[in-house]
Amino acid sequence: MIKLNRLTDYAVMILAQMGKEPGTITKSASLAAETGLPQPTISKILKILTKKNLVVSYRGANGGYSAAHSLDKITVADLIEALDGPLALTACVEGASENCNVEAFCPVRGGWNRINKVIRAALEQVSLAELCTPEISPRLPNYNSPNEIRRGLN
Amino acid sequence: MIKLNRLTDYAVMILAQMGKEPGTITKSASLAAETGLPQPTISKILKILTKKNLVVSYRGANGGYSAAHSLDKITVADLIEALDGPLALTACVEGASENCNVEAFCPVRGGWNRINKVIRAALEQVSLAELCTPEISPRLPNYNSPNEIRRGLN
DNA sequence: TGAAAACGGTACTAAAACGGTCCACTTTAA
DNA sequence: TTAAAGTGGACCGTTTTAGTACCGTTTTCA
Repeated sequence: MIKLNRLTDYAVMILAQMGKEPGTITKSASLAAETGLPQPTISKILKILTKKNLVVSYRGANGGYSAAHSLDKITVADLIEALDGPLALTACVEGASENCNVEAFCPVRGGWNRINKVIRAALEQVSLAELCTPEISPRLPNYNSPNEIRRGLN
Repeated sequence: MIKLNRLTDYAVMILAQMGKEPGTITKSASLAAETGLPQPTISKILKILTKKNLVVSYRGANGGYSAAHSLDKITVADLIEALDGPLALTACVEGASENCNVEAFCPVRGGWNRINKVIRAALEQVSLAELCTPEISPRLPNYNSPNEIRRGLN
């Protein structure tokens, strides 16, 4: 199983929640209550999303967060890059820092780049809005969290 | 960075090496020497690949392994599934074992399935043979192993 | 103007995953 | 029958990750 950061999944929940009322400011405590996730974790994620300009933060009393863009402007690629780092499966990325200690033997070289481009293209085509539309698979009582999925299948 | 199992990357090297001489039987010790990877690790990977029918094993003296198919018949998806488990980024896989403890709040539900399908399709279109053709990015002296890439970028 | 509410940053801890190794067993060729 | 090779499983140290805690900074409002 290719593991997505668990926080990335949480971020989808958070942004989806914030996207319900565009323009309003939501406190992290409210988001914790609404999503059922622990508040410190919510804060941590929101800090990251703020740095990546996916949410806007307001400090001070009555502060909070709001989504920086509408959900159809945010792509899954944006989210994954924000929380998982550069969007690449592995290997042979341009501009990498070190050389390979088995380079003489490895026949692969730049090959993964093609794969990464395809995957990136795929993820850039899916917006958060699309990801969150329940109409397409409306099985309300059976959402499984990524971690439980992983435990079950891996 | 979405992390691919390091063993998956090794497996590419191993299969590429075996693919050079189709039909011949290669000992794991030879593969270790040829790839520069530690022999126990090679063995571990080959055991897994055998179970997944990507290589054929021959036991006993003069035993060894050979590729079960030519490299253009093995897809990257096959490899990743063999070594990383089910090919899915996260969440909402059909037939998962447990229910989500925050299902009532989560707006995502089946959405990831669409993404997984796209990614799977992308990976199924790339064969090992394609992955290993150096002509496309012929920069021999600069292959970077996935782990070094990860350390550098993540 | 000061107290409270909220975000911001850093550092730490516990748990899980992962890579890697080892060993006892089985199979087969010579 | 012996040596060479794969098979299966357990084991352990390291790394990564999630989650927590603490304290600083900013802003609001009484």
